Amino acid sequence: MNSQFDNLQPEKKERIINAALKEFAQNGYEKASTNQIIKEAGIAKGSLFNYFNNKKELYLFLLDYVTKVIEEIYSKVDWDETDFFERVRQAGFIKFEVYKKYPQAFDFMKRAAHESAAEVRAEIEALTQNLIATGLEKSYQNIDFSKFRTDLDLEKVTKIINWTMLGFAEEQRDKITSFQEVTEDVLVEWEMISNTLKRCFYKEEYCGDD
Amino acid sequence: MNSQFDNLQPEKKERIINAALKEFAQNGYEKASTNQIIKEAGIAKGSLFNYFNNKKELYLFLLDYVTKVIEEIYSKVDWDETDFFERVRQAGFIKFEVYKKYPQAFDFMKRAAHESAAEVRAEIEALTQNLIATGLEKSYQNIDFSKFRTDLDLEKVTKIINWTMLGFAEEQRDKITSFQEVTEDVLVEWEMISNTLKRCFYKEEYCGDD
Amino acid sequence: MNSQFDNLQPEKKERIINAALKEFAQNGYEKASTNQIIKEAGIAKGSLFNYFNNKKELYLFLLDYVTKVIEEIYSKVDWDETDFFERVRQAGFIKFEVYKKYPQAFDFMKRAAHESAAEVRAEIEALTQNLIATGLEKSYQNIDFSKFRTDLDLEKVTKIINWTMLGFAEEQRDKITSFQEVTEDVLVEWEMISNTLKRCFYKEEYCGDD
Amino acid sequence: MNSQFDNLQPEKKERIINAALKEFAQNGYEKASTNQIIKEAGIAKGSLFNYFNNKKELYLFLLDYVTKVIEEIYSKVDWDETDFFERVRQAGFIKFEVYKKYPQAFDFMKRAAHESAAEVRAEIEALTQNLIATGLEKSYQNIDFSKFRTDLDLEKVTKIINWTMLGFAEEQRDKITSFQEVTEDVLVEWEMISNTLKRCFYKEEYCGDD
DNA sequence: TATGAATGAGGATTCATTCAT
DNA sequence: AATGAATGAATCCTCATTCAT
Repeated sequence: MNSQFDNLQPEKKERIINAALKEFAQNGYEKASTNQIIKEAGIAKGSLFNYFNNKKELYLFLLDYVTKVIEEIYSKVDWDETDFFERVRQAGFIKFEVYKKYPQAFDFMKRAAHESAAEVRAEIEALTQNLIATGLEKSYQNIDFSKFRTDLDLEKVTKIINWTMLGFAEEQRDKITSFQEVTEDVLVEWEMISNTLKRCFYKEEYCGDD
Repeated sequence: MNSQFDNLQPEKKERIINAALKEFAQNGYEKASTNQIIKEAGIAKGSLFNYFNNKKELYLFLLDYVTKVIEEIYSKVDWDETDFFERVRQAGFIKFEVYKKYPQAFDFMKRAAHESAAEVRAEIEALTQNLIATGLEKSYQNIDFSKFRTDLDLEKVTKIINWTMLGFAEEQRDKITSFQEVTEDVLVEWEMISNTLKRCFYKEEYCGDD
Repeated sequence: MNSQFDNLQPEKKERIINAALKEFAQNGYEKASTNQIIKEAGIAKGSLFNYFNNKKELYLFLLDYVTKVIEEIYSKVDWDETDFFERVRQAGFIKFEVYKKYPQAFDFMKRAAHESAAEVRAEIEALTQNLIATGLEKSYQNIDFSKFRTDLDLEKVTKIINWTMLGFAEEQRDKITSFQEVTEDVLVEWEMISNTLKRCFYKEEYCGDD
Repeated sequence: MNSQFDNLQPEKKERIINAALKEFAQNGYEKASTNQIIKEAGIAKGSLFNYFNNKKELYLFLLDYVTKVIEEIYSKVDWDETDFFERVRQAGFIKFEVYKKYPQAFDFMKRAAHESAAEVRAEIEALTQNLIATGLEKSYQNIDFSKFRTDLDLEKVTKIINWTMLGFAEEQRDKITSFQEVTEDVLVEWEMISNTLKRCFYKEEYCGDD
């Protein structure tokens, strides 16, 4: 389908992908300018429409691209780690590493999550729905749930933990403006919240910090 | 300033407000089409610009409008209730009631929170900053914090509860497609989550369900 | 035709005329705003269109109005003065007097002379054509042409004098920004030019300055 | 900057320039319609804005264009001719030739001189100021002023001659409706006026006709 | 295959004019 | 007679998409 684009020199492909990710991340689907993308990528106006029939196809291609980036994260997780909070901490580390490699991809994804352009909303939702579903399923795979208190509904507990993680991520993201700032601090802050959660949801014998 | 608009027949005013809220909620500031608003509201092209000098003024008017809707919620809360979870439950009820009256207002506000159009961002930020600041302050006002466990950092605990509430609200919203479905179920579901939180964060003597 | 307007209270009529003259003088026919006129005149939007069916009719009414102002100038000239340059000087004085009474009218006329809006150009041209024709005819009426050199074509001579007067007027007008500045200077300057013309076109015996 | 426009086929460029000159000449800056220009030039709505970013840029381009037309006149004058009236006659010839080539340019320039649109007035004034300054300076360069009568103020004399030329040009222009009519007649008429001026302003020994 | 000029529907906004009150 | 809200054609300008080279 995108064979013409796939056959391009890798360097050129990357230039186009990055230019497009950046433009969509900054301006959202509708306001993003194909003109700006071709200018930043240094290609001809017509070329973009040779590779992708229209703006929407380009957008969906990028959506697929960032999905693969996210899958790269999953692939690096140590699924043998059975302690829930340990796994979460580890995933956080990996995520930051991948973030450093594909910063544009994350900004694009963040923007996509809030995208409301009718033309692409359906596809985004289907994809994220899927990502989250398989993502969550995977996330809890091989976890030792016996550490959790038995007097609480495990489903509710994991929901609360998920919302806390998402809320924390959101809070940090709003604070972040450059990578230099994202370091120790975030991890220390998370450690404190993580410990609070552990003390609430783990059986007493597993609550020892660290 | 909007005297001309204010003097309109209430039914017409409402038509315009709803059409505009819907269009902005769906498409964001820049991509929202005044043409579409006009068409949906059934008024003449020039009329909209008689009422509001330009798109921005219309948007800011709506921002003010939804702010008042939110203030309506606060005004209905019983601030004498000192139990945290009781207060939250109550606020949830009120919010749903108001939601039923102004469904579009909530979608508009949600979109506005993520709006990136430079032309209106400053105003949105000033307003939400203010709303959130006074909102959170008020929310915890007169709450009996002595019921909470003393071995946990209260700041982290309230954060977790907030994120849980937001996450729950988001989850419910995504589930909702028509109002008929939003009833008992949501409240029962919240009751269960609320109890889980209570058992974790309250001292044992206050954990008795209900 | 304009009976409705004619029957207005004189004070209100004047307010409307002055507001309209000012607006058309400043902005030209097409760019002039009926909104600005009604605002400045302090009348209702509909009223203006009760008095004058449309913008064009209002404009033509004003054109007629200023014509009468110009005719007032002619009526004050002493047609018994037979010396050409003396008569011109005198007319200049009168013109300034009338200018002080109806400043807006002159600005309007000046703008009208350069008006190129297709809708009114024809009428303006017909009128000014007529004004100039009868004006020039009148101007030279009862003049003692025997004072002019006989070796020159009188028709060419009067043309040169006319162009000089028009050029001078234009030059002065471009210099003028307020009335305070228009005084002695202009008249002194004209006197010098007038003398130059006299020395060239009059027989030697009539060249004595003054 | 206008490279895209410059690279157009000459025939198309000319069509656009002429359509724009005509529209601006007839209606002035503000009221001139880009739609009309497009229609008259037979191009697509977007194309005009590919060539020129906006109305103002188009206008300034035309201003530059007509400036070059005027400079073409200066470049053709024989500056070695020292007789004032001979030089003027020659310039008149050249001007008519250029007029035949670029009739719209002159109408545009005339309108521009009276343009009141704030958006372009500054540029027009800077340009005309410069054109007139260097123009007048050049015009009298190398002229043999010793032929003029010494009892007259030379400054006033040149002013009168200038006004006469301008007035004559204006008179001829008003008479002209098609080029076929502009021929011998105009030149013969000017010869007569020119001789009248010469007889008045030159010392007697230089008054010999021709 | 790559190019970039050409296209025209659609964007927000203005304003003379109408007409019900 | 006086009002001013309602109207919609026309304004300049944008931008995804097409297509001849």
